[in-house]
Amino acid sequence: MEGNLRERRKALVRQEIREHAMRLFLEHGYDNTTVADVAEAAGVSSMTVFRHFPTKEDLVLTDEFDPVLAARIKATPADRPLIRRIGDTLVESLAQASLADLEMMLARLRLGLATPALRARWLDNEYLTQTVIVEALSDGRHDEFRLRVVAGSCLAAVTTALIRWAESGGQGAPHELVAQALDILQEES
Amino acid sequence: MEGNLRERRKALVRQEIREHAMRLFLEHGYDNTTVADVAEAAGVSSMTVFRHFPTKEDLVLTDEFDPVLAARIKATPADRPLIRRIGDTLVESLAQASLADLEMMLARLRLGLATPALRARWLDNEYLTQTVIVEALSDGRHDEFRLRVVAGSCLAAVTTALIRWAESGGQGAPHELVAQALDILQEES
DNA sequence: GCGCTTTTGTTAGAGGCTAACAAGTTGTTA
DNA sequence: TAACAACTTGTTAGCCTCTAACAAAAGCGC
Repeated sequence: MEGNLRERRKALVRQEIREHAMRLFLEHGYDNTTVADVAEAAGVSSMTVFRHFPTKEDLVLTDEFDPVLAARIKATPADRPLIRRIGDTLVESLAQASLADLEMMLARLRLGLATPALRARWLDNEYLTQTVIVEALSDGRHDEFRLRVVAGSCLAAVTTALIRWAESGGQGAPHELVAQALDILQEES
Repeated sequence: MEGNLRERRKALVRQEIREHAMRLFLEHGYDNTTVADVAEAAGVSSMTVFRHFPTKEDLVLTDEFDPVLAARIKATPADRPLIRRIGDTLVESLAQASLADLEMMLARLRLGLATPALRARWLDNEYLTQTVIVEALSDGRHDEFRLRVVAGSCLAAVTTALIRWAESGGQGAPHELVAQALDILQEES
């Protein structure tokens, strides 16, 4: 509710566009829905859609969770094992997520699993998340290469769990599956 | 050298197109080179390029290593730890790779690191490789979820090592970096 | 040589995305 | 309140990736 009228209107338009986009994508499929369709449904022009979301994929995948995740990881005790600092934070964040957040995540996963273009962008976002995690853990105590390897592996395990969660209908608590995946990673290696 | 004249010519055209594509991409950048440019350099029409390579990204990323990798993993002793069956196979394959193969891999990595679209597709290919590895290891002895987690984590570690290799100029033997990443994965968890 | 298949070129077009300009709206200052 | 600046939007034109449909050319088996 903060900001001037201009900013509030902008945020509102943005939200409106994304909601119509997600609805249309889920109803008719991502590839069968054009940006022009989304624009028309949201009552704006195609250009306006692209001004708010640089690419069509961003209509589905944009989120602002990375900074939050980075802060939480940074706040963990520095003497704990890396895999725990990363893994536990992810599990806890998932456990605390609201129902609306989980539904959004499930919708994204469903779309991502159904359309290769989205899946690729999803994985690329994960790559960027890896970088964010590495930066959050960089304190001179650990080699950067080590940080990258651990962060990448953890994220891979988490993603595998989330995909499994989505494939089995999104029932149950995803953070339990994620915790299970991280356990496997630890005991296996 | 086998096959009809038709098949040989087809393979030749395909190779010609890809070589010109890689050359132009490395010279002028991926985004600054259109498929029409590649077609003209190779002496064919744009349509022909798309018939040989479904997307522009495939000009860079297409390879046929997955089946080979799957066969090699399948041939490893079934009583070894999963992480070893996967990791050692990857390290050995890299160690045996020809200089030409390594150069091609380095060129791909360079382009992939420079252009987001390629990086996304690269990561998506990795996801497919994960599936291939899981299938190769499926023998009823292991839970499929476990296989996915381990395969995904190993590939993440390997990719991290290859990126590091490319970022540091492609000097030295990549398989040593990969082995190092896998060691980190094991000792860390 | 003669059908048959495969490969190629051409054309037309859809759809994602960008640049440039004009028009309308909001914020600010006199 | 009037005027000027900053921002957002729509419109238009166009580039580029990629697909479909049809016709022409080249290799294949008889």
